[in-house]
Amino acid sequence: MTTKTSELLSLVLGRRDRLEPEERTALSRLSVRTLKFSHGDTIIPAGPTAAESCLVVSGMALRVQSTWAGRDVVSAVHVPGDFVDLHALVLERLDHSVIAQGDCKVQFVDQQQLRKITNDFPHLTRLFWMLTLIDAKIHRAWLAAAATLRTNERIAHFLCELYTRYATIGFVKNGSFEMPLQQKDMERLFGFSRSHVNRAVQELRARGLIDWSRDQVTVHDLDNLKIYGKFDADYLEIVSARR
Amino acid sequence: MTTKTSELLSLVLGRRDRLEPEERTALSRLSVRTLKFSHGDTIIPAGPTAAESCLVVSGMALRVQSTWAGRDVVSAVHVPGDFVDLHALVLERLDHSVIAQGDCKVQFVDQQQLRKITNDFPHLTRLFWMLTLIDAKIHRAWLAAAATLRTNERIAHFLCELYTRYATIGFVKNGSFEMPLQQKDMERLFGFSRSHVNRAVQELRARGLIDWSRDQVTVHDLDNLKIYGKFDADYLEIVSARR
DNA sequence: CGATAAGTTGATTCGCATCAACTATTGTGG
DNA sequence: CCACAATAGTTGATGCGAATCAACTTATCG
Repeated sequence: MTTKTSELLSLVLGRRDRLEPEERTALSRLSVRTLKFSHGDTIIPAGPTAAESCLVVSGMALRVQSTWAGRDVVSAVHVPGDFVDLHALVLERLDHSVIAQGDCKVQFVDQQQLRKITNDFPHLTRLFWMLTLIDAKIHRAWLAAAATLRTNERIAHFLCELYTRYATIGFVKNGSFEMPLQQKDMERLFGFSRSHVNRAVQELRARGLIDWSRDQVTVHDLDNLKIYGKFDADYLEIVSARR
Repeated sequence: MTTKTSELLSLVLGRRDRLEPEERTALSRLSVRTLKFSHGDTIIPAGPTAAESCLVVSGMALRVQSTWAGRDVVSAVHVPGDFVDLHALVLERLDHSVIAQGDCKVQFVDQQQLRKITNDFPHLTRLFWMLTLIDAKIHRAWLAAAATLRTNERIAHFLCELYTRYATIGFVKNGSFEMPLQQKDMERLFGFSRSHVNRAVQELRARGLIDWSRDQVTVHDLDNLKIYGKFDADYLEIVSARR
C-alpha cells in the first residue's frame, strides 16, 4: 500500500521552520507505506539498519534497548508526528528496537528517497537533523532527571513532558490526554518497581496534581506538577526559527 | 589566532567514512581558532546558541546540565576529536554548558562556514549529522545503564566506555590511560555520593579489574570488566561505512 | 461470569545518601 | 625546602528510598 503523500511530514517540519513550496513538493513526493501495529509488535528490529525510516501517525512507539542484563529499557517514547528512526539513515546499526505501545499506525519512508533529499535539499536536511537533535535533548533531560530526581518527581517530570508533547499536537483536552502507558510500564522506562511507582502515583494524586486511571491521565494542576517534577519545557525546542 | 587548517576534523570524519579530496579541501579551508581552557572554565555557556561550534583537541570537556534542582549533572564527556556542540548549528538554545575538565584545548569553528558546508557538501553533512547521532547513542546507553545497573557495574560500564574511546584515539598504553575525572566527579556524572563511589571503586580494585589513582586508570582485566559492567561497545559505532 | 491482568497494600531487605571522622595526597607560601 | 592548608580519598554508623516478595482488590475482557 503505497500512497503518494506525506502531509504529516510537512506539518511536523513546518512547526519548527518555514518551508519553501519546493520543499513541500519534495516531501509530498516521498512514497510512504502506512502500516498498523498492535501492542508489543516490533516495528523496527535492532541490529543492521533497515531500508525505511518511520514516522508515527497515531498511537505510541517506544525505543527499547535490550541490555546485556536481559532487561529491556525504554530509552524514548514517540507520539504522533515523531520521526522515530531517522537516525538509521546515517548509522549502520540500530542500538534498539522500535516497539508499538498499544495500537499504532506508522508511515514508512524509503531511505533511498530520504537520502536523495539530503543530497538536494540542505535546508530540509538540517530540519531532519534537528528532529534527531531534539531526541538527543530529551535523552539528556532524562539523564539529568535520573541523576537528580526521586521516583515521585521523576514521574511528575515525565508526565509534564508527555503533557507538553501531546498539547503541541492537540491531544490534550481539558487537561486530560489518552495515556498509552500504564503504571506497570514505568518499570521499563525508569527501572522502578511496580509497587513503588504505584505509591509515587498515589502521592501525586494525594497532592491533587494528577489523576491516572488505566488509559487516561488528567493533570489538575499543571503549574505545581511542573514545580514538583522540576520540569522546564525548554528542552523540547517547541519554537519556530530559521535553521 | 586564526589558523587555516583542520587536520583533526578530516581525521575524525575519515575514521567513519572515506572522504573525497574536495571534501578534505573544504574541511581544511575552515578557519579555526584554538583556545586553551583550564579546569572549570566555561567553554560554551548554556542558552542562546553561539556563533561557533567547538572541537576538543586535547583534554576533556563535559556537557553540564544545570537542573532546576540546582544540582549540576554531566550528560556527556568529550575526548579529543569529539565535536562537542555541533548540534548548536541547528538548534536555537543549548540545553547545557560545556565545561573544561582539567586543562583543555579546543578548536572553534565558525557556524556560518559550517552551515555553508551543509549547503554544498551533502555527504559531509551526513557525517556531521552522524557525529551527533553517536552522541545520542551514548546518551541512550547511559539511560539504559542508569535504569539497570548498580553503582559498581555502572562505574565499570563507564570505564569501559572511556577505555574504548581513548583506545580508538591511541590514548591507552599498557591498559592505562590518563583520567581527567576523579572519584568525586562521579557524583555529577551519575548522582552517586562520594563515599559510595569510593566503595564501588574499591570493589572493582578488589576484584582485580582496575586500578584508579588520582589521574590514572589502569584496566587489568578488560574482558571481565566488560562483563561486570555489562558493556557492549556496539553503541560507539566505531566502524567505517558509506554514509 | 469467571479468568486474567492491573493496581494496591504491607512486610522485609538492601542499596545508597548522609553525616562525621579520619588519612593521604596535593598544593602553597614563608 | 618544610610546614601547613586544602583537597581527595577512605572508613564507619545511621537512616531513608526503593526493590522484592506476597497477598489482596479492582478493573477488563472473552
